[in-house]
Amino acid sequence: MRDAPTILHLDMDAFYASVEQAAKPSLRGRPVIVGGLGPRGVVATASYEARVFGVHSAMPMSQARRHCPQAAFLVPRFEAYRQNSELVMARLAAFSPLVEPLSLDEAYVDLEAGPTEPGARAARAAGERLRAEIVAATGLSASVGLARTKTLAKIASERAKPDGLLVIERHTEREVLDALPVRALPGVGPATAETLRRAGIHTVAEAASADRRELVRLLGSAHGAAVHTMALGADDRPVVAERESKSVSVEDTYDEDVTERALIALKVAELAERCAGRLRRAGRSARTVSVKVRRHDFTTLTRSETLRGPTDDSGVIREAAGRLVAAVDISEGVRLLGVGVSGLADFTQEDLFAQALAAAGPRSSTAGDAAPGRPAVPEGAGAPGARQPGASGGTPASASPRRWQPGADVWHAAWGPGWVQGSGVGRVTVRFETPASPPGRVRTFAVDDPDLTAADPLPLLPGPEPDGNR
DNA sequence: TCTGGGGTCCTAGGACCC
DNA sequence: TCTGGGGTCCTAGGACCC
Repeated sequence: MRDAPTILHLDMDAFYASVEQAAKPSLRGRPVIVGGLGPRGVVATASYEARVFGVHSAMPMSQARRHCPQAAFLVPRFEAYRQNSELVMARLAAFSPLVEPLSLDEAYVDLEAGPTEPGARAARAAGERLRAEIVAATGLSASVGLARTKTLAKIASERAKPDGLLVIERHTEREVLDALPVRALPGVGPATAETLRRAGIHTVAEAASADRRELVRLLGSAHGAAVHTMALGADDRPVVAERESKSVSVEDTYDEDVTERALIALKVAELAERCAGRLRRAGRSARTVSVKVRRHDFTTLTRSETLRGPTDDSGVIREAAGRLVAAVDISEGVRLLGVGVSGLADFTQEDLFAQALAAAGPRSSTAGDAAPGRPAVPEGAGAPGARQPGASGGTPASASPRRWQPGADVWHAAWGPGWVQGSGVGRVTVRFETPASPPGRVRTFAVDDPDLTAADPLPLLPGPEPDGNR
């Protein structure tokens, strides 16, 4: 293990909510809550102003409204978050080729693989410079943790929040770890914490001095060993760049339980279509199809089926998903349906056929042996050339007419760029402001006003590259 | 108005194979 | 004529993370 605190963990502060406040000047300094706005929505991110009122991630939105009715409640704008995430990740790349993104707003960086001088002082300086560069590129604040291990770097960034930097040096590691509750270790959630509590283990110090075999007995071999290792501060997992995704899934929770068989079948087909579309756009194919069903009482079950060979064909995935859902008891209705694929590959069953065909000259190859039986693809579905990357195929965006969702970007022919503040009874109110403008004025329109259209997110700061669309 | 959506990793049992 | 014994694949479920 390394001696200097050169693993950096970056964590953007209240990322979604901060992007919204940067994009919408009237919301700066005010509580902002981003999440699902339907009857079954939950909070994705609450701004620090909203957290004061006890609002936090994963809280049901109904509860958040009771805690903080004065907040701005906004639907997530993932396109805007992605854009700003890319700006952040681009800054990280300048510090090291070894960057491991964990989500849109979080990443590990191994400074030892980059140009930073060895040692704690240089690591701290790099962290501060990174934070400054992120502000310059996006206007957003980030917190940075630096330590010798991933676990400690993550704990450090957590303690640095918001808008801070913390270095945990070798000689302070024990002191920091010992005082923490076990729950502070990444990977220790409510269930693990409860198991440990019943065994009398509450703090990281207690976990560290526990017998490793006892932890394995309590938590299973992998998790028990991992918890002990993290508690000892001895976690030696490397920073790994470019991890390929292993599954793709889509799911919908419905505002009201769906009970009709035929309607459920229709929704599953639509989810399968979306899932297959995402798979194709990623240039991948998959061998296992899964469905997820959450029933009215929140009991959740999954069913899966492994095909003979990988596919990216909507029809194949749709039919497998349909079969799987048809076999579960949904007589009392479902609140959620999902379709996913795993066992990802970079080729399809059709590719195997093509290979086998190409090899069918003098003797058959191993590729032919891999697919001896019935094709996973129905007849006529897998014509060669059926999988252009990026083929649109599905995703008709929204079948619904015009739904003005709070927070969404709009453009008005006379008033320019703005965002939806609310809508109802045939009207929509729009606030006209941009990231660079002062707080703007509100105007109300008919929901079907032809001058009002949906728009793309604006950059938070005037960027180097001109952005043609609005 | 209780409880999103997209992921990762692990476990356990049975089938199957050598 | 005595419960061997691993490995791998598949399925279902669960914990956890952001």
